[in-house]
Amino acid sequence: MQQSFMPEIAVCDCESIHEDVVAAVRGQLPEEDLMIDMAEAFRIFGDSTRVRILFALKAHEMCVCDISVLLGMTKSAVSHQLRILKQVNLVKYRKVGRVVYYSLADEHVKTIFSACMEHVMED
Amino acid sequence: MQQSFMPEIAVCDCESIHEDVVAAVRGQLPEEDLMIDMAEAFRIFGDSTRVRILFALKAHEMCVCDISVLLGMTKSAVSHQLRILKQVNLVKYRKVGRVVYYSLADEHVKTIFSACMEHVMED
DNA sequence: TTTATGGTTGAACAACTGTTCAACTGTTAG
DNA sequence: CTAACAGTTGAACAGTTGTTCAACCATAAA
Repeated sequence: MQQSFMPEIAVCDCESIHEDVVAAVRGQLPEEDLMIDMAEAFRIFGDSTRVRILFALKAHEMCVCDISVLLGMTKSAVSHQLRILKQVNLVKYRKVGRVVYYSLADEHVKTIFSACMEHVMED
Repeated sequence: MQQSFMPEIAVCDCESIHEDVVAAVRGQLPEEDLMIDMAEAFRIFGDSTRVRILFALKAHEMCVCDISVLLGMTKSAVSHQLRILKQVNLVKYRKVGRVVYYSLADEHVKTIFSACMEHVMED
């Protein structure tokens, strides 16, 4: 969701110094909604608990209890994060009796993780 | 950064149901620090203001004033975000008189944005 | 020197976020 | 049925975050 107390009208406190550049760049910017969606997607990955859960599920399908033990967290904390990952379709689940098995929903995660890992490694 | 009131000892509230799976996955997980660094990197991209600034700089080098006008934000707000992007080496700058020109520091941003854009597009 | 302006900075504030806790649901075992 | 347990959920709380505001620094123009 982001900070949602943005001003209704976009206001800045100066005149543009290079109007030509601003006009040109304005023409090249992606749709506002796309940039917001991208930020939203990145935000999901911007928490180490969620990253750890995703790496775990990348290795193997697991139930909440197992993830809980693996990461040393309560089932509740894990469940809350799984709900977020489920909402954005990054993980899926199947129920077997009282046990719920979670797994990655698609291959995107792996692609994005690889691209990011290179970036992190370089610094 | 992150939430820093984590418990000293990792505690969970159950026994593992599939010990073999947990053991196997534990062996495949990346270093804890790597996962934290990855989350940290994603966190930077997880804000639409920063994403918009990066897209703008991807198109052309710009001064704070121009970005300010382009995005309809105060110079202060832009400057604060540029400081964050500077700290993690995503943008660099050069001064000409009182004007500070910002630009992307490397090609990583473009790679990561491309990978993410595909993901966002699909939904 | 004085004034104006591009840009930075730190404090303050409201909104947001992740974990904890307790209560709860649903399924299995006795 | 009852007890146990995997998992979920919502409220509460402390910590974090982004924008605003005011003060400030540095350079350029007058």
